[in-house]
Amino acid sequence: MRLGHITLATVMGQRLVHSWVMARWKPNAPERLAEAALDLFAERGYEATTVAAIAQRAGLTKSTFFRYFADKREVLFGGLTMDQLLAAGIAAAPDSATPLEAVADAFELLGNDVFTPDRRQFSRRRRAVIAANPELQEREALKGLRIGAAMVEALEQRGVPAITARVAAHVASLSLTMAYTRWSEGAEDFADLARRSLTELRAASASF
Amino acid sequence: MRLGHITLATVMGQRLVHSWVMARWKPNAPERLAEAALDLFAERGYEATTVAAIAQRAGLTKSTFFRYFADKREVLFGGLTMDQLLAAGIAAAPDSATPLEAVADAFELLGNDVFTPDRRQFSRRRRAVIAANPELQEREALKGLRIGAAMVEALEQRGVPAITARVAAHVASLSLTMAYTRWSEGAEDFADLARRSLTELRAASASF
DNA sequence: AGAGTGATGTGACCAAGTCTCATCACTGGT
DNA sequence: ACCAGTGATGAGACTTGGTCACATCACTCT
Repeated sequence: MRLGHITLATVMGQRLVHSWVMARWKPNAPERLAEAALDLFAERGYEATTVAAIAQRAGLTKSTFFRYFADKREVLFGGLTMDQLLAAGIAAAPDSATPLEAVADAFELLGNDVFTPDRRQFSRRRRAVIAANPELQEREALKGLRIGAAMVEALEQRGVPAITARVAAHVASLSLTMAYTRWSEGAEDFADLARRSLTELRAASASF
Repeated sequence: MRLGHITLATVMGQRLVHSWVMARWKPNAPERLAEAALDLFAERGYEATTVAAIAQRAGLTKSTFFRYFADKREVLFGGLTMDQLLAAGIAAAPDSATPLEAVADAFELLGNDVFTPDRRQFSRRRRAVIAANPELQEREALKGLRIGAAMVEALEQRGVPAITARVAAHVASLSLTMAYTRWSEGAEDFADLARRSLTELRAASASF
């Protein structure tokens, strides 16, 4: 994003004047698109919302939308890169940590970088929209699989046997889902919720 | 499918004559579409294959395709209704069965009704096509979630506590995936593979 | 014989997604 | 001051997935 000094910028046919900092275009196009999309999805539903309408509300066009998002669904999934964060967190855990302890360490990172309090409201609305639409559930399901696969790989690189890694990653995925649900719907800290759900599941997996 | 006696049938512009049994249309339209689709997906790739091309190879039209399948992807997922089979199997397990034992019983049903030897070749090709395309992976991921949800519900109706049910269902899903992979790629009996993967995972879940 | 019936075909239509090219405010060097 | 980039955006044509209303036509039933 280019910035200049006290200039004029023609944006979407309107002239904008800023006192101190000038932007050639309105900033944060992807963010604006995501918010416009969430608004419209919540108002009219996902199917009844066209990409053109989203772009228009964000003061942009269909072209620009698809420049930032691979498809219409991705506008609700764009920012997140939990795969890498989790992989990094698992890799950084002390050698003495068990698989689930390593996962717990990684979840701390998520609490700091992803599930921050300012995103809770957005996440809550996003969840409601996704819950109402199978197309979006598909995208979320696939993201979940990718996250699980990333955890499996990270655990294997710690020397965890393949099967143990897969079971642990599956349990961790479930734990993540539970913690995320509770986090977005309540007011608690994500890291706390993640710890709690992990211990709950560890206990439950003893009673097969 | 209507049948008559020794008549003529005009099908796709060609006249077909059968000696004993007459069909007004070529039979098994959905099956023919699914096979045509798998052929073309394998040849040219999923994206490069249009629905019109699939329909044409099956001797039908786009309209008919969408009459049988909700969308292009579904042509590879149409037949399976594992949800209900698994739910029924879990419900039918003896009261004394542990969650994973009930799941094991349900897997027997799958071996008899779904993963039969005659479908192995189709499944192998299907898996290869899905592995090559994210859109299809999304659909499969969602089906997996639905199957897991069905197992959770069935387990809860047996009186299994909610959290135990969720963990057990997740482990069962992983087991199902593993067994399915091995079944489609090898030559073994599905029920055997399912039993084996379940015991493997039970053992692995002790070493968190 | 004539009125269904049911699987299929036809064609128009909308929206998702791709692609190529144009625009235009700003930048940086000469 | 000028002029050739540069980069985010727009314009518009095009393909394809998916929907819908309606036509067709061989066969069935009364």
